[in-house]
Amino acid sequence: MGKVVAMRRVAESEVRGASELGALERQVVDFFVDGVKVLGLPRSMGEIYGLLFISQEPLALDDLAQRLGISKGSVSQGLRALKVLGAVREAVGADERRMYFESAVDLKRLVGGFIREQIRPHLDSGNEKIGRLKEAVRVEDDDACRREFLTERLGRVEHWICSSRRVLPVLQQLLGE
Amino acid sequence: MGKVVAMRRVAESEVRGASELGALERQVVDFFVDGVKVLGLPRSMGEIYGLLFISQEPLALDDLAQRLGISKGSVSQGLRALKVLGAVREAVGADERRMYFESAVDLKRLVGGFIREQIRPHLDSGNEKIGRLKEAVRVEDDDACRREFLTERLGRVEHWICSSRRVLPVLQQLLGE
DNA sequence: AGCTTTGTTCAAAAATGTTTGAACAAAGCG
DNA sequence: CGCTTTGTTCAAACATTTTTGAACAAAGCT
Repeated sequence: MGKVVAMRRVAESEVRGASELGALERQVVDFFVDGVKVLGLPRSMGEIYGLLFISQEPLALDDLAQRLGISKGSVSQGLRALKVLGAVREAVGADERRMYFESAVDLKRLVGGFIREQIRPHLDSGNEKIGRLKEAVRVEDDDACRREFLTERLGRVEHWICSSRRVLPVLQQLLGE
Repeated sequence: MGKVVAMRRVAESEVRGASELGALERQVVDFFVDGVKVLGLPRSMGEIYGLLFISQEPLALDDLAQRLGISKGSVSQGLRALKVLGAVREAVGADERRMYFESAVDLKRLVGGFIREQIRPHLDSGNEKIGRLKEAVRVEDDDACRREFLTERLGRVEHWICSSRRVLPVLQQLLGE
């Protein structure tokens, strides 16, 4: 009975080339799709990472596009972004002349990449903006009371950013176990 | 000279009612717009929170819509979401029969609300999904090697989620100073 | 050299998420 | 009661982001 299902799968594979994902694989991929959505990253990145995550062998760009049923363009862009994040790295695979990829599965490293690429830049640019605003408030010829209030508020935000920055390394450390 | 500018502002106010934002206020509001975008929340929530953040007095729904130049509908929805997050709370204001709002400015509280409303639910539902997937893998009549591999991977994700959950309270604590 | 395979780019199409505004309910007032 | 003010809802309009696919460059093969 399970045999029939298995045979049907093989038949599909023969017809369609490298074939689509099985039900279980699709569920795992969807899990990662949801995961990256929470992080504000596009769906395709979740699909790509997810499929690499449950592959025992590294996969090439065309494998990913074909098995996920998405375009080569999406895979190319998604892989690039995942490499920048340190979530995916190149690997050696069966065919000598293609590039193969595998997922990074160490949480500490994944978090580190996300902090470095997505969080820190925002904190930095935010800090600069607040600095400029504080200066603008200092110069402003408004009434002193208002100026005092704004200075307090901006100082508070500055402090938020400062705290956040200090927390990031600790966060990474704690998530690494 | 500054006087002329001030007079012009007053004139605008008289014509348009509660008037638009000044340059400085607009910049602060935009700062928060960027901030909430990073958190995956809609622009209008950043605008509303930002304006309340730099208001010395609580504001009512119509004040917010008018000064930000957005619709009452957006403000209504944005305020609700911000209340759920604990980023905004009701306050007493000039007019007895309107509802007034003020921003919560304590980082620990803000982070707590975000964790409770946005992060924890995702971790919980993720954990459930992984649980179901582990069971599906256990039952699967695939080859043992594949099953072993998948079990290892899913266990790893389960561990990620577990670590994340443990870290959240610490994170909130550290950000509260 | 031509032909094939691999991967990238980017403008346009599709998908997704947000905002609007008109219709509505509720409550205060004269 | 009828009139006004305040706030909510939600389908449609709008804006933004993501994906597609065709054109392209580079490199391997015969």
